[in-house]
Amino acid sequence: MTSQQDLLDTLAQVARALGNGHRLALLERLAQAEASVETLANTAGLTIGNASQHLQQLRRAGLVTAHRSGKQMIYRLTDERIVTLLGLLRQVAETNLAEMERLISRLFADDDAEGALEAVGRDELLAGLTSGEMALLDVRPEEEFEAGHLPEAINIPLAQLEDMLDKLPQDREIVAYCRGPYCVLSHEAVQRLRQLGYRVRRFEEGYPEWKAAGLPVA
Amino acid sequence: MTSQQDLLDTLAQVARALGNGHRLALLERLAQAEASVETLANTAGLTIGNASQHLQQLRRAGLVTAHRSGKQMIYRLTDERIVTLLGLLRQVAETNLAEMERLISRLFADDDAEGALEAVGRDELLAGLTSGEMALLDVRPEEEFEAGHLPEAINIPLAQLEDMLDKLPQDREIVAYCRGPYCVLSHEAVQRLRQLGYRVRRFEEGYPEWKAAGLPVA
DNA sequence: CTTTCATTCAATGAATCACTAGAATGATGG
DNA sequence: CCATCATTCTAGTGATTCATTGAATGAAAG
Repeated sequence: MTSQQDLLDTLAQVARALGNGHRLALLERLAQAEASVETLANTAGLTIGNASQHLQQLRRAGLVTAHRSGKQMIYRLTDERIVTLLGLLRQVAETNLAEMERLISRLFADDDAEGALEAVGRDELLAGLTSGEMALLDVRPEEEFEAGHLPEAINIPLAQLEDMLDKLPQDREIVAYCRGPYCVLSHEAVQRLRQLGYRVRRFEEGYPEWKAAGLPVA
Repeated sequence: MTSQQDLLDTLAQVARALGNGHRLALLERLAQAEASVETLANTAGLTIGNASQHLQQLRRAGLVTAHRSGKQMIYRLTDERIVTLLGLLRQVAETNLAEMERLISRLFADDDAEGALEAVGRDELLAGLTSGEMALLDVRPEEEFEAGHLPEAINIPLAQLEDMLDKLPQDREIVAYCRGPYCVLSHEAVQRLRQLGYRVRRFEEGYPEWKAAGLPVA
């Protein structure tokens, strides 16, 4: 009798590990590539000590593992399915919480001001790539790009966008992507490129979702 | 910049709603059928007041909705995908947390003592049903059976098992199922029926998983 | 062996959560 | 209108979570 509740309690511990915005940010970053505590702390905007504690909570919940490399501790996701889990959580939240729509529309407010461009869906992107009408732009930091990216994608980290315009093809529509649906990098890139006259849209997902769907990565 | 973190914080609120064993028990019960606060409190082993508060937390997270029916408040899941979400959480926990295996093996300890019968998987069950070699036994309370069950299943609530043995077919292997992988009802039923000489095994999932997989229900 | 660097551990206070018990609400039936 | 029933709200408690600080650990480099 009671062991059934013990199982649910243990399951609840895992869910509770997901119940903090900073830890979700750490997981989103880890979905791109394994990383050290310092790197993770920086991308999540946390102090090192604080990041370390959150990571340990994730480790206790079985969501990440750690191994030493010299002086650094390298963390990574234990399981590919965690990306799927987070995606499903996102879907459930988006369809059932009004608050989510409000926040999302705020994130997209800038885009709308520019002329209401719909993001590119996965199927449309696949079609555009095979027909040669679209070219992929990865605006994540080089480190994350190196660890894995969509096939044929060009990497221009957002900070160097204006310096590397010559790498962009002129004859195709550009589709920019980054870490995932809530990552602002590709939004920013699309805005800046459109002001420069480029024909460019955003991919509505990111690298982790692409990979978790079993699509080919480089 | 900050609105990205707001989104993750909101997502974390939903995850936190899942981060309590009692609330998971309530959700598991709601995955069977909608129910009143009192019913939910009873199956989850909570006081009415406490159950009410947990349900309201689930409602704030967008996981359940409530409507009045006479004096009663009837709660139900907002979204079919919540079952999938919980299933995925379970899978991730099972493969990455040693603690889970320990608890599961304890839940199965009685079965093993009986002669180590493997539970029936979904594919095997489908094959057994179409070939007519298996018959389905639903051991959940009548109320949950009425709200939906696997096709062709016979309902004998666990409490009345010995009184209704005549309803069981003798010529086929019996496959018992209940609420889900952690539900003890079908374990108990299998044990008792085997002592009576029946050829019977447990279905490794439950009604909600079957339905969420898009398989036909009655 | 000492220093340095990356990370973890331990202790604190503020905030939030879980449970209880009892009062308050809202629909129903006399 | 009054009484009843199901549920929710309120307040108070003890436990847990979170961020911060500074000390402690462990590997590497001089």
